[in-house]
Amino acid sequence: MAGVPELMVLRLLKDREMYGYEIVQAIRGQTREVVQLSEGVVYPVLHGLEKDGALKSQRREVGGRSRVYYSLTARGLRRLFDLTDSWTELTGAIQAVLKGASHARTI
Amino acid sequence: MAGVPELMVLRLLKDREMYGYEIVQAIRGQTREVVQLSEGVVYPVLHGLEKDGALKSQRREVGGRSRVYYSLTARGLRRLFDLTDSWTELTGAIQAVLKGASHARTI
DNA sequence: GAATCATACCTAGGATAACAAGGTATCATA
DNA sequence: TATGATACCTTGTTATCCTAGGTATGATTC
Repeated sequence: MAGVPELMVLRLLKDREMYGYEIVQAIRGQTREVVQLSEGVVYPVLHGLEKDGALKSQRREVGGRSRVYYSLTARGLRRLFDLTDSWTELTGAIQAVLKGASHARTI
Repeated sequence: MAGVPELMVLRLLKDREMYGYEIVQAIRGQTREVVQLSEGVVYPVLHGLEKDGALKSQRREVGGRSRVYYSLTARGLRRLFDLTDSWTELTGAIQAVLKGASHARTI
């Protein structure tokens, strides 16, 4: 039932490379504050994904700021697809229960 | 991000009273095996909800089997509404990110 | 020029939900 | 008679997530 932070991070990085702090703000903004993943959640996720070869990072200096930019690897893209599928299947299944038992068996 | 088992249990009990083992099977069936909550998950949830006054239980003998039937209280119904709202809001927010950044700010 | 806020990185530690794995007992079936 | 299905339960572990803290720079405000 877990893995949502990882899924969101991967999805954001699919469009363009981003740095950690930026990702935290983007999630806040795009969900209208509904999802507020702290840095304490996002950074470990980024480190874990990079360790697994799903991301690659590059430190860059921008306006006197040191940023670590992350981008998706092929493996990361694959992982994004897998997680998205799982998520869709899971929420669909839960939704079926929430709507009511009538849709139970089409067999 | 947690509380899905609780939500599903409450939703099933909204329609009719059920016993624990039955709930485990119902979740398996209605989600077509996608969600397979074990008894080790469902029973503690039932006990917790009853302790909080969201459920009331009644032990009954049926065909030589001892079953504990649970039904929703007013408080449990309230809790179901709240959890459903949270779940809808959360999945909607995540979906917005998964679909892409274009829907970010309508302001 | 001092203090505060925003930016930008990081980690250690704790809470807790979810699960696996076990245990008991009865009834039906093979 | 042995296995599987029914029906209840708890203990202990794990993984995830979050809180809370720490550092440092630049911008803004007072």
